[in-house]
Order: sequence, then structure tokens, then C-alpha cells
Amino acid sequence: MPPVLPPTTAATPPADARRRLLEAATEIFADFGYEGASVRQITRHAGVNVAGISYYYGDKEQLYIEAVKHAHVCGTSEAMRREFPPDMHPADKLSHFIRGMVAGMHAPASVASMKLMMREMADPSKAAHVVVEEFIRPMAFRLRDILRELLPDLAEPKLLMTGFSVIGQILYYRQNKPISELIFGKDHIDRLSADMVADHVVAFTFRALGIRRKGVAS
Amino acid sequence: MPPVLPPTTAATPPADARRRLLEAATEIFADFGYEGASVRQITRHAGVNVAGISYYYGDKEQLYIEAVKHAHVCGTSEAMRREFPPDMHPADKLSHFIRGMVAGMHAPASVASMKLMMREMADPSKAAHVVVEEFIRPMAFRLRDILRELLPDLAEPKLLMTGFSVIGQILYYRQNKPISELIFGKDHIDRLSADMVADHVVAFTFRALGIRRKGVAS
DNA sequence: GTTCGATTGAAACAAACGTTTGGCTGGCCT
DNA sequence: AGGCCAGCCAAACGTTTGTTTCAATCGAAC
Repeated sequence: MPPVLPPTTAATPPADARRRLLEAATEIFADFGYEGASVRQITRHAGVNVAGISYYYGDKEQLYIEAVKHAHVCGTSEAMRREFPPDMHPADKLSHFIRGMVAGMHAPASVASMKLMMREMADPSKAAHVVVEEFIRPMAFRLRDILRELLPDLAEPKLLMTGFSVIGQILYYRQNKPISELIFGKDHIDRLSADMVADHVVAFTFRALGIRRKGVAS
Repeated sequence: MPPVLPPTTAATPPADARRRLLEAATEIFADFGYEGASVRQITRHAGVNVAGISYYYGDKEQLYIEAVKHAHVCGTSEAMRREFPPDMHPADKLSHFIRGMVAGMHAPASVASMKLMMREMADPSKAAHVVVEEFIRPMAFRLRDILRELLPDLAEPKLLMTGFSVIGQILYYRQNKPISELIFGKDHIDRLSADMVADHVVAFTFRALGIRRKGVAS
């Protein structure tokens, strides 16, 4: 009888195979999706026997969920989570928020983890609530708080849509990059550096919101 | 020997099973993705024998490609494809473009077809180029032409990013609706009607671009 | 009424799937 | 030494996958 599910927390002894399984799963699931990835493909990539999945994670689905849970931790950069000093001007907060998020999307700490999270956003599964609770919702609420501070007179639905306008601009570049490359050519898209995109989104948003102050430097 | 692949064009006699297969495939592929959908599930849903897939479409992959090809036709509404009179003010063109696209996303002619296209955008496969050439690219170029007319002094990369800012806002509501509902609650999201969203995106974009003229009515 | 091609049905195909079994390691304890 | 147990493997499990086979059925042409 295997230990069914040795707690995901620390405590677990080295068990290198366990870690390699999770890393391989993150990459393969990110590239091929849940159904498209086979357990044999994952274990081969990890250099572990197929039985390792049942041994360490119970089954394929639990491994997937663990991969998603892990992804929200190591996929996001510190810049995306940083809190702002309360006395900072809300316009500066917004500018920092956008720049941090664009940077985090453009060069994530772990490419595979970010891919996996984006997959979960486009096609949510049982693991989606983890990404939402731990990653997306905090982001969304931070942005809404900033916007409310910036535009105190705006009604709730308007505030919601304004947030979507900001997030939508940022997410576009990650969610639709392959398609954009197909349309305009990979070289044209690659020329858009993270800084250029961040500058543009900040400027576009500031003008839309009637904020005169120039976006501060990152 | 089956006719291998009776041409997809018209000409083909009734062959009701063929049409039902395509419709079922569109729905099942849209809901479960290519790998997640099984041929038996599709044929059961269509009330056709499994052999029908090989008989009418060759194999699962070709059926998928045909479903995607078909989707770009019947998934988009007429409003999204309409050309504008050349003497129309570019700001009005932009307003109409946004409203048409928001409406087409919000209430597509075929929900399943739209789902399938969005799936192909988020995770392009061999069938992606069809969606791009026939649906996305024309949209993107129409928008770019409008923006160039509106902002003739803007450099090419800036023009590209401005287009992405418009498209990103619009696509957000379709690509991330399930996630938004998870964050803010389904009822809050459902309250955002297509008209409200369209009004907001037009207003947000017009202010960002420094267009004074109020968005015209649809 | 017979013939023939197009269409459909039930069954079978090999391959791949996720999962389990049973036993072989090696280090650690008494 | 001997017993023990976690870690790991090769092999097999039963099921489902996509695809094919072949006979049955139908409808019009002759």
C-alpha cells in the first residue's frame, strides 16, 4: 500500500522523483492540455516509472491539480504580487500595477507554469478555482481597489468594465500571441518589447481615464 | 470503397447524416476540445454509426478541420463582416466596428461555432490558419485601416498596439467570461449587457484616442 | 425483377490509455 | 544478522481510443 498521498507540504523527504514528476507534468500539461498529455509521456519526460504517478499523486487528475497549484506560485513574479505603500498616488499605483503585470506576463518566472495557468483560464477545469483564488482574484481586487480610489464616483458596473478594459489589454498579448503572429508575422510581434507594451497600455489607459499625470517610470 | 471524401462544397446530395455529423462534431469539439471529444460521443450525439466519420470525412482530424472551417462561416454574424461606406467618418467606422464585434461575440449566430473558434485561438492547431485567414485577419486589417485613417501620424508599432488594445478589450469578455464569473459572481457578470459593454468600450477607446465625437448609435 | 452503387449497421481491429500488481532494491533500525 | 519499509521498476490489467471490415439495406436505373 503506497502512502496514498504524502502531504504536498514540505516535510516529505527528498523524493526527487516526486519533484521531477511535477515539473514534467507542468511542462507536458502546459504544452498538450490535460487530455492531450498522457501519463507515459510525462513519466518518460521525468525519467520516472509510470507507477510513480499513482504512487506519489494518486492519479493523473490529482497530479494535474498539483501542477496547477504549483504553477500559480512559481509562474508569477514578485513584481505582480507587490503591495503598494498606502500613501502612493493611485495613478502611480495603477501605472505600477500595469507595468508589473505586463512584465510578469511577458517574461514569467516559469514559462510552462504561465502557459498552464492561461490554459486553465481559457478552459477552466476542476483546478481552476485554485488559480482564481490564489492568483487571479487578488489581482482583480487589487486593480478594482486602485480604480475605486482613482475614480470614486464611478458606479459599480462601470468600475467592473473599466477593470476589464485594463486587464483585457494586458491579457491579449499572452492569450493571443500565437494568433497575432499568424496574422502579422512573428517578427512584427517580437518587435513589441515588454517595455513598449507596458508604456502603451499605461498611456492608453491613462488617457481613457482622463489622468493627466504621466506614467511614472517602473 | 467509400468515396473517400465527397467534396465539401455544395453538389453533395442530401446526405443528412453528413450534416448531422458536422453539427454534432461542432458542439462536442467546442465543449470538450479535440482530444477530449471521442468519435463515439460525436456519432452518438448525431445518431450516426461510428463508421460514418471515416465514410464521410476520412478520419477524426479531418472532421475537426471541417467543423472549424464551417464554424467561421456560421459563427459570425453579418454585423461583423459589413463593410462601411467610404465616406463615413472614421470615428463612426470605429464605433460601428466595436459595436458589431461586441454584439457578435455576445450573441453569436452559433454558440458552439464561436466556442470552437475561440478554442482554436487560445490553442491553435492545424485548423487555426483557416480561422485566421477567413475570420480574424480580415477583422484585424479592417480595424487597422480604420485606425490608420483616424490616426495617420501614428507609427506602425503604435498602430499595432492600439489595435490590440481595442481587440483585447472586446475579446476579454468572451475569452475570460467563465473566469470573471468565478471571481465576481455570475450574476454580476450577467448584468453587463452587450449594449453596456459596447458603450463602455467605445467610450473608453474614444477617450484614449482623443476622439471628441460621441459614439454614434448602432 | 434484377442489378448496382451509395449508405448504414454491428462487430472486430490494433494501439494507446490510466491504473495496478508484485517484487526487487537499498538504507535504517534493533 | 535479520526484519522492515519507503522507493522504484517491469509487466500486466481492463478499458477506451480511432479506425476498418464486411454484410445488410435502400433507391433508382435498366
